[in-house]
Amino acid sequence: MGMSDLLDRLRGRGWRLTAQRRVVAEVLDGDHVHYTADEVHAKAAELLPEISRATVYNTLGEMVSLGEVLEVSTDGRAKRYDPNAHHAHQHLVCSRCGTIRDVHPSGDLLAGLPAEQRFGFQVSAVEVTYRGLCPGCAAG
Amino acid sequence: MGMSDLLDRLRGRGWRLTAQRRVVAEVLDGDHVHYTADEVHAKAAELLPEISRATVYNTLGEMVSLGEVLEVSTDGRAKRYDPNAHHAHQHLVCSRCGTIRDVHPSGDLLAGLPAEQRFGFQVSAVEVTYRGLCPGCAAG
DNA sequence: TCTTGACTTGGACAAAGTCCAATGTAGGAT
DNA sequence: ATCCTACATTGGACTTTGTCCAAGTCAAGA
Repeated sequence: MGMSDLLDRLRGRGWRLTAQRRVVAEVLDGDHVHYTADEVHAKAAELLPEISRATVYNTLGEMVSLGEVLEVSTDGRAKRYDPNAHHAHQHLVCSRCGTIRDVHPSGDLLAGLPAEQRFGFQVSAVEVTYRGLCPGCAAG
Repeated sequence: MGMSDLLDRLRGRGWRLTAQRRVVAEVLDGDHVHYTADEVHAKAAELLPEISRATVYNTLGEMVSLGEVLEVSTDGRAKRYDPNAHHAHQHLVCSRCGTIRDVHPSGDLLAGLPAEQRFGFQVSAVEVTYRGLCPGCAAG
């Protein structure tokens, strides 16, 4: 599931494979932490010092449009980019310690919103965050 | 459920009742759309032309601390303020323009998470964000 | 009505992101 | 292998969203 897949797909769409794009993909392919655009830029600049912020923003935006990377805005601050975009997953968050687990709810989540509650929107996606106490916090 | 309740509570906490705060509360008391801080400022300025942005930001922040208003950050853009903080509801967000509506999905949302997906958590709440294009953006 | 501490103001500042004209270059064409 | 050119990159100006602060203003209790 490395980013070389992503690079192949990009090339397959007629995208030019530039050093900048390669480096951004490499950064995203690293840890399973979700970086902000500026963090991606900083890390990319370690590999390719002259890369510009604009290019990082462009490239991230392109990957998001491609559906290869997920844009996550958790707190109203900078968006973060989640390279693990292939399997839809939701989050289970501990209200006390903040631990996050990925979960896979059952059923069609979109179906829960009746037509008369859609107000003319073309609804296409749904994000769910479950909250509660993790085993450790519930015990303590 | 008007904002006069809110104003009473604010006064009860020893908060000064100023024209600015009254006007911000009035704006929030409108329909079930959630405004950004700048939108609140624009609407407040129709009622009280000289109100400053700083005051609107301060007042919204105060209401959020009070728990009377919910701060919602759905995209990486401006936060939106949800005056309907007392009743459980979910959100329907336009992917293009960021407009938010309150919605009330059917069924038990918590039930969608099977026991084997709870990892020992005591799950007690769920937040759902539906995304799609609003009628205006879909047309344009 | 006076006083005072809390509130408001406008502007400077900062962070996150977009836009654009000029420049550079990947990759197909020759 | 080299040339072309359409597409990518760059840096800086600009926008949006939000914070901070010193100075002025005012709500409300004494």
